[in-house]
Amino acid sequence: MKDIPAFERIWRLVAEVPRGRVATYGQIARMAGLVNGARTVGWALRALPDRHRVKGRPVPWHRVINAQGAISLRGREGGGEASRQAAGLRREGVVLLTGGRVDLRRYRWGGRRRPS
DNA sequence: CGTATGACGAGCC
DNA sequence: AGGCTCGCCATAC
Repeated sequence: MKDIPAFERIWRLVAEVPRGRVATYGQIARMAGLVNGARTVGWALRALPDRHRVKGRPVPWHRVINAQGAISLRGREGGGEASRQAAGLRREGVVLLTGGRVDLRRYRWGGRRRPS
């Protein structure tokens, strides 16, 4: 996939995550062609412009969570970023379990959904 | 060009 | 279940 920089590939993929669904860092990384680049995905989202859009297209960063189904934002209250992410998800109908975690079996975007 | 950094992840204990 | 360690990778300096 091209000579397109990793960050842009990542942003494009995130932009495709449908409303009401979520994806994990590792998932996006693999889709972007990075075998173990979960951290790189976090780095890319961290580098998003304030408007959170690329080429005029909105990048729903709040739909990206970690493999535990939890909001990662390294910690802290994070200037409210963490709570904004939770709010954004709830607004889309995603049910947040205790600890603000999401049931990946239910909301994970794309492919392999674990057969129950 | 080497070193440090992180919105992660999988293993272990 | 919860916490620590170590590995991975594109970037920034």
